[in-house]
Amino acid sequence: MVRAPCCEKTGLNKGQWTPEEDQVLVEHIMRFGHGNWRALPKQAGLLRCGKSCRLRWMNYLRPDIKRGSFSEEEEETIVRLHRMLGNRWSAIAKKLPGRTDNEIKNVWHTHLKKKKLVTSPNTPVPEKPEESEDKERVVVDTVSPEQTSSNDYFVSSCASVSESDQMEEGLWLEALPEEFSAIGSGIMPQDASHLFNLCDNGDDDMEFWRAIFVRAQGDLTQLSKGQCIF
DNA sequence: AACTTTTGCAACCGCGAAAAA
DNA sequence: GTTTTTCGCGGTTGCAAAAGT
Repeated sequence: MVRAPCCEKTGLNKGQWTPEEDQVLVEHIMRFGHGNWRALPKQAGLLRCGKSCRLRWMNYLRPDIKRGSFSEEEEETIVRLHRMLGNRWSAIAKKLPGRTDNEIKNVWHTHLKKKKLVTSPNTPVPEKPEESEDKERVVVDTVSPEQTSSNDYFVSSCASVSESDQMEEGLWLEALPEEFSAIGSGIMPQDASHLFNLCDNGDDDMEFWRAIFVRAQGDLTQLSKGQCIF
């Protein structure tokens, strides 16, 4: 079945938003909120599709958006989080208040990706960078028995790595929220589902860590004793 | 000054997931 | 349980401004 277009294409404006359109959108959302993006443009009298309105609001008009160039600290944060999360721009954005996923994605592609290459002189240039660049893999390895207590799982790092881009040791542990202090040593409790319960309470931080865990191993409960995820 | 190329960013598109019917 | 609708995400494109020739 062919998907219906997100909006009736004919007669709708595309491209750059005008200040007048911005004003109409902001006033409408301030007054009525944005419960239904699809219906919003009609209600507001805008010749735009709902998707376009949503994007404009989320990426540009929201009052809590931080404009201007990224600080060194923000850039470092992006690079670090990208190592852990890959191209999960929305997850990265959650850790940078006022920044949007779109903005972070742009910064990554225009500045940080190059910077990353420059600051890694030992990094071999891939033969086909356009294919291999963002494809990371999760390596599952076995930990020697003495590294684990009898019923524990061991996670040395939740980041996936490529051969050329090893993660700094302990990076993710540094940033672990308090709730995860039990695994600060790298030893994960036997009941891995407990972590998912922690992760699943809707809190942004937990959502963030949940993303890491999901990315790293798909399902913690599938891990067998003594497995190590790099 | 005029033209071409590069860069940076806003916006679009298609897809999958989640929610609703 | 299935179908339809809506939302949100990530990849990509288009265009204006800046830089280079």
